[in-house]
Amino acid sequence: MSISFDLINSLDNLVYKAAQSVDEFGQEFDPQTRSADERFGDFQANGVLPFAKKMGKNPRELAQKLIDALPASEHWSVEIAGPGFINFTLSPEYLLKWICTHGSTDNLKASAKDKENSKVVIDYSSPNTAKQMHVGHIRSTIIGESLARILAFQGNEILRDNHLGDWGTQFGILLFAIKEQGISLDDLGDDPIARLEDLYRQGNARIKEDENALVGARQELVKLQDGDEENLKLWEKIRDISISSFLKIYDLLDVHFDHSLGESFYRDKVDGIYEELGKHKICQEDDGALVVFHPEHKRFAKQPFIIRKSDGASNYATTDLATLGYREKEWQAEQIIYVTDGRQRDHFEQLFLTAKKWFIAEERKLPTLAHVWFGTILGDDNKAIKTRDGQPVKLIDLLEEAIRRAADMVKQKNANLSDEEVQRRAKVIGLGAVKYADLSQDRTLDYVFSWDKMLAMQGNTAPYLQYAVARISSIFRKMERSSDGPFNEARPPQSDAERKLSRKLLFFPIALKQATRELKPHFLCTYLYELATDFSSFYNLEKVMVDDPDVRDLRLLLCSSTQAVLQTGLSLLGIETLEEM
RNA sequence: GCACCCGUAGCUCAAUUGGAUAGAGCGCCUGACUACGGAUCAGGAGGUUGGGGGUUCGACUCCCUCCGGGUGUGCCA
Repeated sequence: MSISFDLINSLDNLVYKAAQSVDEFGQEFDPQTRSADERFGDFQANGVLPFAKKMGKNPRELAQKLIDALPASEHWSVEIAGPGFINFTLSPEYLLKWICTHGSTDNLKASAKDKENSKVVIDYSSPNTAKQMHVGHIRSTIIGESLARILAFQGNEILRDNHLGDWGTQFGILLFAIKEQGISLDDLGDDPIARLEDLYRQGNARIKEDENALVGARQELVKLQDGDEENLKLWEKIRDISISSFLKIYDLLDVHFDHSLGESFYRDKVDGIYEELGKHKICQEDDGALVVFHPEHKRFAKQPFIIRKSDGASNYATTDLATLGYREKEWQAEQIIYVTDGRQRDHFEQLFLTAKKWFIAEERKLPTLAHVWFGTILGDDNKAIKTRDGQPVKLIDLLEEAIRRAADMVKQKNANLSDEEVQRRAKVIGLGAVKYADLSQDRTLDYVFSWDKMLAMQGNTAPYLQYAVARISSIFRKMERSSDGPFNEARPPQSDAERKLSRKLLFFPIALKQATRELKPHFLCTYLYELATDFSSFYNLEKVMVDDPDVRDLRLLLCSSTQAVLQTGLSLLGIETLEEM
């Protein structure tokens, strides 16, 4: 028989099917199959308990009838426990078979492919031009990239789109400051983006104290939006400078976009939005602005979604609608995922409600929309992060510090490495640590920024996982064997450590599925950490390089498969691994 | 005011969406290389899951209430 990749799914089907052959069960019965605590078995079906309650039957008797109806299997044993749990314990032979069938890099990839894949746009990172990326941008960038990889891994077609904030009011202020100070954009020194940000800050301070400056800034913005040649040229230059500073960071993070269509790209598409929403009476004039109310919603009946300001200008609600329309029309997106700060939840809820009405009216098929939001990074004062001088910590500084600290560590462990090799390893380790620190906790939670937390290399961290991978590589190197096998002599797992590790390997599909369903990479992190922990225990307890060929092959197989799962899982988080570290 | 998010060990976080005795890391204490990498492993101490009530076979999880923190709430994104 074939060995299912996702055992929860196949056991669940099996139990359901068995239940249908027993009189007491109906179609609405849900087996609720889960992975089980080691003490009770490998998987458990909990569904009999609530079902028995509903039917007024004795749960243990029902459970007994259900397992009597299950087809006999040599692959697992079944028993009833507690008030009516049904526990499955897999045979060692079956564990071995699963690992042989699915537990290599290529097989994991092939097994994870889902037939029902779709075309997904992921909208993430999205920094504003004319400003530097700061630590606040790390979450969208890293979470978005990980989700892109997780979904692509399962066969979805992914379009990564960086929705740059390149057409806001900030340009009026910046252009005004540039002109007032007579700055040349060709001569901004060795850190042009920092200089631009300074100019913006100065301009911002000016308009607050000087009415004439405010008027000037507005005029520059209007000129830009009217297509003034000089301002457009300056704007383009600012955009180029900004993007090249972003690219430096994206290269470090190994994040690459298919598109970077910012707000400016949609500036000539907003009129169509007014027209169509107006035609279908979805929007209305209110206090001079064009707004959308949602009477069916308890809050948005009164709280407007403003799509055109009273001065006639569009805003991000307008461009977001135009963007959504474009992605469906031009790209045939079936799903769109927005990765932004949780403070924008109202905005996206209103956007989705509005889009739904718009698409229905236009008889278009609305893509599945998801707002993947995350918590704020806080400073010591529990407010959104700022440094001492009031500016956020620059993202590039964080990344470079991570690499520097990792380099110290690498040098300390390996005295005779070339600088290039130290640097190569330090990038993988340091950047892995930073990414993992963010991805490993539930994205909806705020967290207080801490250098030590972001750069930790012990315990539940990327370096711990990378270390397990490196130790496995070391074993194969020393034995002069390939991690691809073959491991033909392998006997089924016997010892506690062998069994525990084997069983954990089988849970990879569960973690993957959960991370996908909730669009939360931390489920994958938790799993990988547990796998690495089980491996480390196994490694300390059981010697791999033994003479007995069937024992040796099994342990090598476990090493190989653990490495495959760790590398695969880490790659889905955007984290690389090393042969030696 | 209204809406939403959060409160779990000294600190930072998990908990398979209602499942069995709430688990990790850091820190602290005690141990482990004549061994495949000590960025490791084994063990210990540490909990009224903010308080109180309710729902049921079962609650960190759902409902009510109170306390505390945060965010959003008409022309920024």
